[in-house]
Amino acid sequence: MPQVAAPEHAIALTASTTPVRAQLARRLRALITEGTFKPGDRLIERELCERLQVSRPSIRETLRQLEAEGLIDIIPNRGPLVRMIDATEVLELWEVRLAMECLIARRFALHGSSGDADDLERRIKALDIALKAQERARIKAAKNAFYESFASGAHNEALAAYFRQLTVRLSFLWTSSLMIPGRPAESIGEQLAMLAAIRARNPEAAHAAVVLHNEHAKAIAMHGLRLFEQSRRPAAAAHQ
Amino acid sequence: MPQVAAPEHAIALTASTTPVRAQLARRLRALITEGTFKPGDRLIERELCERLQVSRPSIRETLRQLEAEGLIDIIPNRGPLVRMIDATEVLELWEVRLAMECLIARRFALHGSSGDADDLERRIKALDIALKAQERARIKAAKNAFYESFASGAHNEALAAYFRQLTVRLSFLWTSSLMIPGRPAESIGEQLAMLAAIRARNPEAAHAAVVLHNEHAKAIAMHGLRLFEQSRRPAAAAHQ
DNA sequence: ACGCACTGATTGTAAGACAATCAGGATTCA
DNA sequence: TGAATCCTGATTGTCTTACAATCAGTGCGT
Repeated sequence: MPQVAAPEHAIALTASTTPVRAQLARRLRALITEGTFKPGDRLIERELCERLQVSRPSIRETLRQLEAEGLIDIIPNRGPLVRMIDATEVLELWEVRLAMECLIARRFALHGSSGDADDLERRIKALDIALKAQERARIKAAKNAFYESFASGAHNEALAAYFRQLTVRLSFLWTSSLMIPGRPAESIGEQLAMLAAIRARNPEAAHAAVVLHNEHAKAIAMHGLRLFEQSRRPAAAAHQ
Repeated sequence: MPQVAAPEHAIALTASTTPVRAQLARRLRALITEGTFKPGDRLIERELCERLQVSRPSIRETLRQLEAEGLIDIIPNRGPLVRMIDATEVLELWEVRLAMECLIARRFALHGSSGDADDLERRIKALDIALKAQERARIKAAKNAFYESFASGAHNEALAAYFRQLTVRLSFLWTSSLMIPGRPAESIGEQLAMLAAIRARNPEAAHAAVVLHNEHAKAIAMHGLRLFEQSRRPAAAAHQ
């Protein structure tokens, strides 16, 4: 699934001209993950045409793609809407994502180069700085960069693609929940512990570090989910 | 990803009329997994229009979907072709799929009902019969039914969807390699062992059973891959 | 107050059109 | 003869237009 969050490094080597629909997919994905389009919002084709200045066929092709990626639902004769995910499904997706993270950590410890580990360390430190700066946009960017490094260190492109997709599908959790004061330092510490396990080429320890870190991250994510649902309920009621 | 191999049981409860493109997606998926369209084959839009009697927009929308599912590649200005997967990528996908199988087995042991286990047992026995009958079509159907039961017993729809998708992406491995004589009985035995672990509500044992079974299945799959590549190389050479 | 037809909005699907691009063959020049 | 170049056909990328089918909500009548 190379079209999911196409790595920004891999610039036009093969594709001389980027198809419109590829850019479209990126933009729509961004609009959803940034929270401009929230879960439950309808995406009306004509409105998207006007807003994004492309024709309906292009929009429709892109929508099929986003549907297959799990970002939107398309109800027959009703149209597309940003996928609404309840607590149950969040837990489901989270569990799958955790399994991927564990596999990545193992593979990183086994097959990652020391250069990969250096990259990861740089990204962790950058994330630390961003967290301390308390800027939403920078935190998000740093987090994505970290995930990208993490996933690529496993040297399994298919795994990285699925991991990216799951991260995108769950990204709405972080748009509402802002950072919790004491938490960041602790979180960075956990990630450094994982890095140490990777450097020691100890897959079991890396796996364990991921699981441990996940316990905490999950609690925060669920808190974010509650925040999100609270903020959504009255709005939905008022909407009707 | 509800559109991936939509379960045949879940019949039109919500959707009164099935969109053309949904049927199209099923048919194209079938044509690829059945081996009618082989990896590397170009899928020319106009030919598909004539062959399947639908318009170009419908075809194109469906192709975007299949691309997102990882079944085809779309090269800009060149068009879609059935995804070609080399040995490296097969191993990558296989590893991801194995991780999912393990997670399914664990969850099945923890959260599966005894009815789920009964279903699974029925499917294993049906597969056994099909294998002994040596009919390709029946084996394939029985295998898919088994996977469906297996995945649904985990009670995690997202996990099941990803598992299905990976199974489809790797399905070409089984089209060339026919069943190996002595193997089936052994394979069924391994699956019954996993079932026993599930019934005993022992996730670790179920996990281990999956890993064990995988060692054998993987060897066969790699054999199938070699067969496939051999059968493909001269054809590709003759084609040029 | 309840049911029912109607209307407006939106999607589903098709057909036609044309520019852009690629692959491979024909042509030309050395 | 060989190689580079040009050209042409095939195919995709994108847009426009069109119309039928369907859904949701409105307003009417009872």
